[in-house]
Amino acid sequence: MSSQYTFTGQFTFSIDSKNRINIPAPLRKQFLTKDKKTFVVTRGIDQCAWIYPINEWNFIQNELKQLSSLSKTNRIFLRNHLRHANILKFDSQGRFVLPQSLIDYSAIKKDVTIVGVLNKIEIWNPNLLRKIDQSDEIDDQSYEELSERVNI
Amino acid sequence: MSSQYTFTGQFTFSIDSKNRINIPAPLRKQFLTKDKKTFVVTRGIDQCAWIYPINEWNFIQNELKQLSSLSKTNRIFLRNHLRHANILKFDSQGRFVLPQSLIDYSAIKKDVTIVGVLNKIEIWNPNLLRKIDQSDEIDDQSYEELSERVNI
DNA sequence: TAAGATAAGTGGTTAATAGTGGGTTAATTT
DNA sequence: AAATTAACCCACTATTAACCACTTATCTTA
Repeated sequence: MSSQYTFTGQFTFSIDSKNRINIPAPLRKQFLTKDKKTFVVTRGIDQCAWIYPINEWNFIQNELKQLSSLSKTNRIFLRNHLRHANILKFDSQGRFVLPQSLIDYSAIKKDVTIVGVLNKIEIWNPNLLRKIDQSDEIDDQSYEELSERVNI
Repeated sequence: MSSQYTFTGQFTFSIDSKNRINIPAPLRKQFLTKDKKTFVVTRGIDQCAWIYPINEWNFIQNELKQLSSLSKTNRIFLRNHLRHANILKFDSQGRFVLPQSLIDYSAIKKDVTIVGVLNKIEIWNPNLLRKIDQSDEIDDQSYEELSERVNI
């Protein structure tokens, strides 16, 4: 079953002195109805933070629960994926506190760029995102492979 | 049936002069409602201590009962997993006393890093966890195997 | 199109909670 | 009976979360 979420768009906001980040209203609307303001922030695979609505995260969790801790690979994988995951809620203004560890990991200073990517939201240092934009080109071969799986 | 617990996140606390460790509030909340503060501390497979809520532990015990003692591996495994298991409770502040044997096994000195891993909580010496972080890389082959079992 | 109304983004203050330390009494142990 | 350990209670401080307030932007309607 595919996700019910359709986060799209890009927004540049600021992080305040108490490490609060405001979620752009267009994205926020999808939380209020479906998930009662609860979500998970964790490390992205790239140098950014990822936000999952709680029921998206539950799906991931259920997959992880299948892994036995008797396997060393599983233990490492589980630990490293779960230790950076924080279950949070929005305040009454629609903001949340980004944990210090994720601020460090994402190298966030004053401004943040918030990007909707369907079932998750990414939080970036604007400068890093710009840099990646320029360097991370998709080569023709990869596009060919993609074309066999995605029809757009 | 999979676990009802969803421990996540990482916290660094201190162990006090009476060997008491505080359980981080976000993790503690899951105990209060479901298990009345009773849990089991035992040796982790890695060099850390594992905490299971009591009904998780009961579930694991039932799994262990399936293992025949005719197998030498089973005997060793069972013995080592059960002999270090302590049934404990939180005090009124949400702390517990970590048994000396587990302090020794985990090489815990002043600080502890507490990691939520879904159905269990790990107690680490922060330095050891850091070291493992760097050395225990998951190789590509293992990732390939994982990808066939977990879809995230 | 202008003015009012509503919503969105940002900032700060206060009240509650969490983390830590220690002391006192009860229970075990030697 | 003394000593050690464990349970229980109280207290301090820092952090966090809830609350309130203001400004800017957007939308609505005359």
